[in-house]
Amino acid sequence: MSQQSIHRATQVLGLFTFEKPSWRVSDIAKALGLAVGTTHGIVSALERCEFLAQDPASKEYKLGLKLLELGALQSVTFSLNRKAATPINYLSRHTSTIGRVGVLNNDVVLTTMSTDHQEWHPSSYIGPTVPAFCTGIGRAILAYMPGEEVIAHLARVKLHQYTSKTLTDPVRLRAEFTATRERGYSLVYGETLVHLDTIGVPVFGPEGRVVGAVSLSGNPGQFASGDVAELAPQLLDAAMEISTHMGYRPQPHFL
Amino acid sequence: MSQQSIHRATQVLGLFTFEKPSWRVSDIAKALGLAVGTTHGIVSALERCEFLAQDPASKEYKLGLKLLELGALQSVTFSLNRKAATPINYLSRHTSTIGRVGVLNNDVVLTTMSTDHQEWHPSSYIGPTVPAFCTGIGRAILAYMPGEEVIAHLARVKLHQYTSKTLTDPVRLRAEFTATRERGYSLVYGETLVHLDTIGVPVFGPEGRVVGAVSLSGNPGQFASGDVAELAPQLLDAAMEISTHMGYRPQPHFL
DNA sequence: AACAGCATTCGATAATACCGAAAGGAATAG
DNA sequence: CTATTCCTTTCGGTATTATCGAATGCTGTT
Repeated sequence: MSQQSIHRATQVLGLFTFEKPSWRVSDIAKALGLAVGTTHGIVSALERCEFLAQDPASKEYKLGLKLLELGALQSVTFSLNRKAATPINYLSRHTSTIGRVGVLNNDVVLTTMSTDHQEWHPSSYIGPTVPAFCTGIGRAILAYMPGEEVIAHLARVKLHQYTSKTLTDPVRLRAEFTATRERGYSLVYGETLVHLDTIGVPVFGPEGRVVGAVSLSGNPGQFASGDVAELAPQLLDAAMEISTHMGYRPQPHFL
Repeated sequence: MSQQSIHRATQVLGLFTFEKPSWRVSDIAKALGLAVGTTHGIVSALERCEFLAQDPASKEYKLGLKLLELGALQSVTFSLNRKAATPINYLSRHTSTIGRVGVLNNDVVLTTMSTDHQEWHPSSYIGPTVPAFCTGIGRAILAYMPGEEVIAHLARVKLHQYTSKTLTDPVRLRAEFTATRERGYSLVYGETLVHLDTIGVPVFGPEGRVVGAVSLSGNPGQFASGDVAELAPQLLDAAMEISTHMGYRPQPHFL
């Protein structure tokens, strides 16, 4: 069709992960099934544009500074973040919890904003993407997605047992989605990390489609049932405000 | 030469700024002097790879989620950040100041890490890039760069008067670089933002070249002369530790 | 209802990226 | 110290691929 060069370039960039942040030309070529000469052309083009940077000593390539620049720009101009920043920051500070904003992208939750800058730090890095089925944001989104899409999603992803509390049975998960809809918010008690509890509320856009979710997280002590009764309404309010700004118009009830 | 497709793709991405985060195909074509058909090919390839996202209603393109992912990954695997994270976080908390890590890239300072998550928020966004000549990190780097490179840099950039205190005279700036070398750290009192004071210390790599800098910022009350006398040695210590981890080996004095 | 402006599609052409081989370097083994 | 190996980088011919310009289709406006 069109533009395979660009597609290959993005494939190269997609190889870089937290576990393997440095790649040699020949390994990239092997991973993508391309000739080394071809790969070298792509890689050096990406280097000239600062999408990759080469360590002069080891000849290995790492992600370049231009990506940092573009990533920060995308985050800051992302409409969901722009709408959610003020209310979620306020709630997070006011309630001493960690506030997050995220979307479901390629079957994983991509955290697009977080009030916890710790989480971006190298030491405890798990990546900006987390599974959907066992996180506050993911559950909130899945609970309000069309049923067939949810089933397809659950079939595609691996329901890994992260902690002893993690729900991995599709049937029980769907029951939990129903419960989430009845409550209006998701509840995840130590299913991702043992000492982390989260509540999540979906954000809607035009035509009532879920476009993302917001969440508050903290240690188990902060999420006793009484605390949740206080937190949830505030987060629901915030999410409604964000949804409205995202173009959501609640259906009139008389229809 | 090679790979103009990729180069054009990055040119497209480079058009997106905080001031203009949304582009139409025809405007991109105009800005880059390409045919609209050609531009559409590039843009839709970038969209397929999630480097761009199209608003279905307005048909305008914005930066895509993949860039957020890659940007976060680059930040977290960036070796300077990895080495600086622990000491700068500690210092920042311990002294109630804002800690930053940055490099000089294309004549501007790119902030690669910051303990102030406020600054990434839409409301007060000035971009991850800031001028070098009037910021703590920038001054620290410039002061330790080879003289001819500094002169070339100062000739290329516009020395804008951000506040009434901003030094814009190249001669006085070079005197300040000398003073910075004598002190070992840069001092910037309200030259970028009136109510922000900063001290910056360079980070060295192999062969003694400056590879970046770290800084501490706060409001003017926190940076009285006595306070600086306490802060500076700690930041100098931290920077030396980071430099060592970056491969810097101090020259033996007996040579 | 006609128009204007834009995104998108399409086909022919010419340029460009691809491949495979070879050269150049660096590190390790003999 | 030399030989070997592995990897990066360069090079040229070929075929694929991106490009351009025009045509089509869509949307919102006059």
